[in-house]
Amino acid sequence: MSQYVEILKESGLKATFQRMTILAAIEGMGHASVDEIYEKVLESHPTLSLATVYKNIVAMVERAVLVEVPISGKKSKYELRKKEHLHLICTECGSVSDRPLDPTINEDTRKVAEDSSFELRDRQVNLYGLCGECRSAKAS
Amino acid sequence: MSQYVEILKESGLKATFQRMTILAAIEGMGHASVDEIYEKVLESHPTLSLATVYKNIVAMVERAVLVEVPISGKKSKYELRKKEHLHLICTECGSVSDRPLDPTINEDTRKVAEDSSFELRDRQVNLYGLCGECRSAKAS
DNA sequence: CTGGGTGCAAAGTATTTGCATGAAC
DNA sequence: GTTCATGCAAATACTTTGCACCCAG
Repeated sequence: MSQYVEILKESGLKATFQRMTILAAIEGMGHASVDEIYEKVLESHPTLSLATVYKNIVAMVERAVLVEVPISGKKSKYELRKKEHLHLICTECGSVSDRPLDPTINEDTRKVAEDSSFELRDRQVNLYGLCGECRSAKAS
Repeated sequence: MSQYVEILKESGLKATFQRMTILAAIEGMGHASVDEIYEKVLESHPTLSLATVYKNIVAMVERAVLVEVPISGKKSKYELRKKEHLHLICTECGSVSDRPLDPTINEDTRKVAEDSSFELRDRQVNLYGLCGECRSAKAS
């Protein structure tokens, strides 16, 4: 929990109990939508309001404590900022999981951007399909 | 315009004037949000309702006539289904443009998916940054 | 203390739905 | 003619905002 205090202060945000609860919820789930975060957070802090969740997600995305992961056909999820990775997104159950991003992708995309005089700031690589569990479930 | 008739029929949708107007609007803009589509469509068909735009986007995404491009921090845009490509997304002006996707990315991601028993159905590679125009505008 | 943060309730947007009418096939 | 689509208005869902009170620094 205390690791969050640093992250927040470095980002110019006060380390409130609410924010730490939100960060813990997201870290616990890996990736979560506003609703999922809200539900989770209520378990340990039943008076935390939905408005506070929204305000803090906005504030923390602004300061790059959190990263938005927009998902085709679903609501965006949020994750803690971490080193570059790609997402495996299950279109069946909605689960998202991280995998390392091959460095050649960075090089390729860097070139593409350069050739287009595009100033590259960030990459999102998302793979959609069926996760192992949902595949097994379908097969049976 | 008549190309759309085929696309729609093959997808099991009636070829209404509204749908063709919507498809023409999207193709004209390349990528567009619901609002942008609605505005564009009103120019040539002022009685077309927003509800119809919504219903048709849902129907056409379901049948893969359209593809949703969810964008971090903004509303999703929609594009016609076309061969694989990546997106350069300008965080300043919101423009989206397509670039070819290096085949090595396909190979890399195929492997990642395979190693995770993930049944890969689709890829989205999005690069965020500043487009050439916005860079120039900032420099001046 | 003081400024930013929280919680509530209300407002503002965005999206979906039901249903009567109308158009495609 | 049937079936599916449209347009309207109403309902719902989602997100933001204003403001009085509160807490971290």
